[in-house]
Amino acid sequence: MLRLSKKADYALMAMKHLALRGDRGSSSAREIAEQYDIPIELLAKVLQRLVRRGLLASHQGTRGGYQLARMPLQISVADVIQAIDGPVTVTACSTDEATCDQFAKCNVRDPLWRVRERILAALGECTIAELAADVPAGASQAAVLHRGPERAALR
Amino acid sequence: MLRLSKKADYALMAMKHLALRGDRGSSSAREIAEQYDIPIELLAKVLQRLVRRGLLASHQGTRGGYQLARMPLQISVADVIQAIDGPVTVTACSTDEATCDQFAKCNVRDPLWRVRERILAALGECTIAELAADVPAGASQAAVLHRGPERAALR
DNA sequence: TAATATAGGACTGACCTGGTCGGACTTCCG
DNA sequence: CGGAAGTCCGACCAGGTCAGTCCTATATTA
Repeated sequence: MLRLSKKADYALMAMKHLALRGDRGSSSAREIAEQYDIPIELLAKVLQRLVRRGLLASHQGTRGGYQLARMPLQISVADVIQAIDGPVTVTACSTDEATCDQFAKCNVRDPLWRVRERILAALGECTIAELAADVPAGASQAAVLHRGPERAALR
Repeated sequence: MLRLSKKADYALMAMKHLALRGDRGSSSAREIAEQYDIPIELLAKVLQRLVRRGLLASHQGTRGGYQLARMPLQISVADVIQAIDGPVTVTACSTDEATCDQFAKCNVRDPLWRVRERILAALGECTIAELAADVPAGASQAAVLHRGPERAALR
């Protein structure tokens, strides 16, 4: 496996969407859900968790919605993934030691922990800004408006 | 999440154990299972799959057992993980396109695919030999025999 | 032939995931 | 000022996957 959950997927999509929205631009859960064919309530739950983790700011009421709490360049995909799926743990024993029966006799814990560090580094270096800079792959929306010149430097 | 399954854990433990066994040394499933407190039948199934994938060689009968099919330096943890858990797929749509409802409208597929490449690289660079070179962390077995001087370079 | 080992299928229970439903809050409009 | 619409929020349910078990067949050796 080593696959991230669908909620994390949705979270990344929403974060990118909000980043493309530009500074202080906000979108409602319904708007995002309809655009990407995501179940509304499920996306709402994802967004709620992102708010609780301080990655998004929410505004209730008729004209409410969500917006990024920080600059896109200040948010890594590792932040988003960990906010949704919890800490990145390659092995069961890397978080809390109690859940692994082989804790005492395990012989691969330390090396795998180093692997985890490298994965986490890879996830940490990729930011939401980098996601937003990527080409929308045939989308004909207003997203193009926010595609800055920094895209050339990333590829 | 982003956690690898327990079967993959067991597989890595067994691979390291066999690597410490030295050249052409073989161990039975029972021996490994008892040493690390792993359910015997479950470990057996894991080892069988490693055989089918060509990472281990098995020998049936009374004095049977398993041994590495290749040199420890020639086997990466990515090989082992993919043999057990299937291909490493960060997103649902990266393997077969049919399983993702948002395939057409997804806006983070390409960037995440790049992240997958980096994770796969991190997993591919770590070999079974590197696992075996690591200190057994307080184990008083014959493992010390195979601890080479290269350990200092790893930490 | 008996003992021991791998090979492999079918089955079960627990856990997690994706998805849904009703309630609480804020803003807008008459 | 008050109702109503719209949105966020927390608890709830169903399905699938995973870890683990059981049973049988096959192969090898003493």
